[in-house]
Amino acid sequence: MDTEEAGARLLAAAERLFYERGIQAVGIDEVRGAAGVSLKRLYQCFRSKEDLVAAYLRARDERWRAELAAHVDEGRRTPRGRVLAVFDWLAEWFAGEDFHGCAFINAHGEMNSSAVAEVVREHKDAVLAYLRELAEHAAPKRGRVLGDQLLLLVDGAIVVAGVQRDPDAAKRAKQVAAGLL
Amino acid sequence: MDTEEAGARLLAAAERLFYERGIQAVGIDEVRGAAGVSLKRLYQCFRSKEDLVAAYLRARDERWRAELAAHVDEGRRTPRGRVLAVFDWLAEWFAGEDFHGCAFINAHGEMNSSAVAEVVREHKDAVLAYLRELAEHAAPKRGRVLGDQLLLLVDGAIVVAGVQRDPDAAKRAKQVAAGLL
DNA sequence: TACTGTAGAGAACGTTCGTTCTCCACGGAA
DNA sequence: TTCCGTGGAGAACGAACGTTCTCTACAGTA
Repeated sequence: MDTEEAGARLLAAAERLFYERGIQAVGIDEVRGAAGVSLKRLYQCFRSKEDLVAAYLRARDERWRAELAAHVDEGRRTPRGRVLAVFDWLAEWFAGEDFHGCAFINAHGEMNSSAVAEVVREHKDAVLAYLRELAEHAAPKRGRVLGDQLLLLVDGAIVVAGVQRDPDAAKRAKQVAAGLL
Repeated sequence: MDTEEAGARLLAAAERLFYERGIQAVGIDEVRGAAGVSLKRLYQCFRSKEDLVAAYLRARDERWRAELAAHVDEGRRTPRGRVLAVFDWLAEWFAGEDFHGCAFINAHGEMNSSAVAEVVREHKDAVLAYLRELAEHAAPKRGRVLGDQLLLLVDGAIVVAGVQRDPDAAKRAKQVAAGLL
């Protein structure tokens, strides 16, 4: 196994373990074991655990937004329908067995690292940009403001679903979003 | 110093330190030191750190909701004005020097403890009940649903303000809430 | 075959931290 | 005064864990 594949396997293991059980709760040795990679290799791929966590979050950011975008792009939707599809996708996510809240908010609360906080902010910024883009098409004159409001609803729904174990939060957020449009 | 006062001082120190710097980042010995209480006493007041954290969150829950309610009760407001006052209070909170996001969401992400998760859920339930009550007076026919929607906005605003350092989130949430009313 | 560099396994190290234990001082009761 | 219980200070313990080090095996090369 070369360094590149080791890095990929480490990231895959980290993404699963960190999201499922939390970052502090998962030792670096467990990630190493799950990936089937030696400790030496791990430290060749990532300088430290903090590094691995930042990489994990960046990878998750990409996957998360890609999946969201894929769902929004499904079928033939109106601009308004594309905005609302965001909340349908959230509903599916919340209902899944493996939903454990927002990986980024969790990581932000868990780690005391400015590097991690930076990645978290980047993720939220990217989501905001995407929501503004969707909003721009649905309501050209107030796309920016609408996008900002949608982000509130998305984050609110994720938190409520995560903390209170209430998957219906997505449905309610969708109703509010529909009212905004 | 008797046990009761020691407990109060420990709670006060814990509330400040845990919220400011995070739970994991603050050792039990630092809380002890800040409170001016011996380690023996601390373990007489609280069986473990987890116990102390749960007590801290319960204390914060009461203070937080009391301050919110006090602000809502200020002056002579219409039922609608009382709902919107919630977001004014959030705006003040976000703008403060000592704002570090939602203590409960942070704790939820940080601790892997069902006891803590329970307290967090209780807090959110209490906030939800309060919002429903406010909504009930502003729009009797749909108080329950409106309360649920307000919670999304409140939590969304807290997260956005905390992660993206954007105190204006409260203003935007207020606009959405005004539209709902 | 002899040599060299790299990889894997895991022992070892150092630190942090929650929790418990020890020792000593002191205050009140007999 | 003597005894006893309680409290304070902090040493000690044990576990967890991130990181580094050591030792051995082996693949490639001359």
